[in-house]
Amino acid sequence: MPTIAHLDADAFYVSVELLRRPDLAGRPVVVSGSGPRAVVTTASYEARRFGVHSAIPASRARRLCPQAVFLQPDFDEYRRVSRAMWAVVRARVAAVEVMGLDEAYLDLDGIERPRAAMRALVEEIRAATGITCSVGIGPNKLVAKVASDAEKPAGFVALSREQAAARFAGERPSLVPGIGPKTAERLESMGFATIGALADAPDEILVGEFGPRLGPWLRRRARFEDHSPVVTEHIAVSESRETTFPTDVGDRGEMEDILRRLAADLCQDLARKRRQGRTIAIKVRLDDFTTITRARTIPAATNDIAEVGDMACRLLAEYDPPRPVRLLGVRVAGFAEPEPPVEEPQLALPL
DNA sequence: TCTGGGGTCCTGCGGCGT
DNA sequence: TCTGACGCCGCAGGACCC
Repeated sequence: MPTIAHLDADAFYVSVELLRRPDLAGRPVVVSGSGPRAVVTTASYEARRFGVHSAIPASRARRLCPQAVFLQPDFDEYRRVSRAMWAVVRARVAAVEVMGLDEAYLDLDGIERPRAAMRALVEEIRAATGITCSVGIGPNKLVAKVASDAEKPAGFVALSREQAAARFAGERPSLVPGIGPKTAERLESMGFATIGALADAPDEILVGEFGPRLGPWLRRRARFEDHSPVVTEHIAVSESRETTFPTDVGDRGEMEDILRRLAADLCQDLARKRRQGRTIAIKVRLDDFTTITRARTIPAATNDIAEVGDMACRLLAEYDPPRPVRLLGVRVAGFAEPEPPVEEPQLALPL
């Protein structure tokens, strides 16, 4: 049986800010953009008591908690602290799957006394970076993840699969990662309002509603069954840039300027990474929040600024937005293999 | 009272070649 | 020569995650 840990920094962006501003400790602190359409990226636990959570509009956060200190995000600094954190972890654990800046799965296979090792690691991270973490330990990633969330901040929860199923049986299905608000609502309307109810749901019912793959998968999640491995290396399958405007844009020429700027930024980054893609896509969000995507695949992979920009503008012209636009985005996917081996034997084509 | 940015994966569908 | 089954690819949209 594997032993997996999930390590999750508590209110990470706020914690990094508090390292620079210790005078703010204990006060409600909110990290969010400053524009009229900004959302909250992280709120301190003091701010959360006022109902301020990630992803709510910053304007609402100000009404809910006017006394909070609002800070602009500084992603360069968050990346720096994040790198320091994972360096400490990687010095102790070989198999680390980093998910974003502030959390990771650790495969503790071969590590003696994994709980003691994780307690020591958390302390080492705190000493080296000043960041406090919550830890979940279990036989798979799913148990570890839910366990690490259960007693935040500074939580430390180790559970077997059976213990997790029992402990969370009465909770709503959306507690389980992968079950979002839409799926939870559908489940609830079917009579499965708790994880326990979903775990006991008849297969036919779930297959009928969610299909032959998603249905059984949902029930396995509710039973905390998970065999996904800790993956130490991720290769991105697409890269994108998008921007939401402070006020909606109706002028086509302005939209094209924006698309070309996004394409230039994206392509410069792709060129640095020596990546080229064949699929070019745009994303358009109208003022009523309807969102469409349009994509085209070209014969040869590219990261050429003009080529990607031209295609983005052509896709926009073909769509011809019927209303003012609040967001535009450009995406490149279908990446060519970075360095194709020269002497790879030809694979026989299957008949 | 409106809803960021950067991603991944899945589903369903139509076109196409075998 | 026609037809159906099948698999693959590209595309659009949706759900979800950090």
